Amino acid sequence: MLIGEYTNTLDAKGRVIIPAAFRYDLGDRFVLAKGIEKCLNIYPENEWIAFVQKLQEAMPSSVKENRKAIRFFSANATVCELDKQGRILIPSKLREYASLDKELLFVGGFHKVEIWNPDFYEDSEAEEIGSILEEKNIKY
Amino acid sequence: MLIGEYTNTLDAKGRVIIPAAFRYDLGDRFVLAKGIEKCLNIYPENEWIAFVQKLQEAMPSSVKENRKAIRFFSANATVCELDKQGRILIPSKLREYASLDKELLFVGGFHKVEIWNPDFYEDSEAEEIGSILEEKNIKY
DNA sequence: ATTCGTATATTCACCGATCAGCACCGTTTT
DNA sequence: AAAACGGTGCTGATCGGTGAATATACGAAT
Repeated sequence: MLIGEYTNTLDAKGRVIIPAAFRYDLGDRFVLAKGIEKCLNIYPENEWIAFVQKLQEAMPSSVKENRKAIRFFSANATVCELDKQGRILIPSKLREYASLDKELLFVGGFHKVEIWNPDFYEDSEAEEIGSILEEKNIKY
Repeated sequence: MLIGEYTNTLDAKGRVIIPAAFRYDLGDRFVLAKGIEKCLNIYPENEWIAFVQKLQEAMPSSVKENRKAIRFFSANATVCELDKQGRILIPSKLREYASLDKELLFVGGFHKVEIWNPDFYEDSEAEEIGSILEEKNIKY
């Protein structure tokens, strides 16, 4: 399960070390894609395939809107492989999209990992979360 | 069942001994997460998985607010394993969150354990509890 | 009270993850 | 050909995490 937060740094060539804690669950081949928020997502290969599957079922490409949505994911995703030092290269387009600079924040998301520029990270206060749980009556 | 209060101390590297009384119920692998109050929670693995399950059912990640809520839990949790001396390492981010210093207060919570800085521990007077029981008509 | 055993505390040494810098390609540009 | 560029690989230094050994505190039993 992909959980926790870690910060690593981009080197001059746009590479970054994948936090050791995530490597086991990510494997050494995975997919890097644009996130809906101003961040990138890393999907383990099987999670990615499942996602694409659902996407296509839910959004028949006969509809123009759907074609645009599908394109958002298909056009902006890359297969990544860890190099021998446990790093990946983040393509410059994706770096720009998430405004990645030097410090990168890796955020576990159970089945995927998000990569943020710490300055733009959208986190929440515990208080706010508390009232959501109360509202939905979820025990914690 | 996880009950009782114990105080143990953090060492220089941010590790702490899990009170012996809790080890049987926690097992040697469990999850450490942010609490809604200014404390941390320890969940036995099965409790955590059940919680995550419920969370995802109740909060579809298609909704932005839900994504933020889910992130709160996935980003701020860690899997802990007891080392051979019965200790865990508390990541620095979590230490900061609960303002943990040297003395840690472990509080049993039936199916989970809370970790507090004793200075911030929010306990209650018996009198106060009495009126809550009365209000809800809970026999004692 | 003394002894024994377990739980907790402290310290030191080691290992692994991360980081920065640079050398080494091919390819493209001047 | 030389220079510039994007990508890959290697190294040594640093820092935090991990393991081991030992010391101390505390409660139970005699």
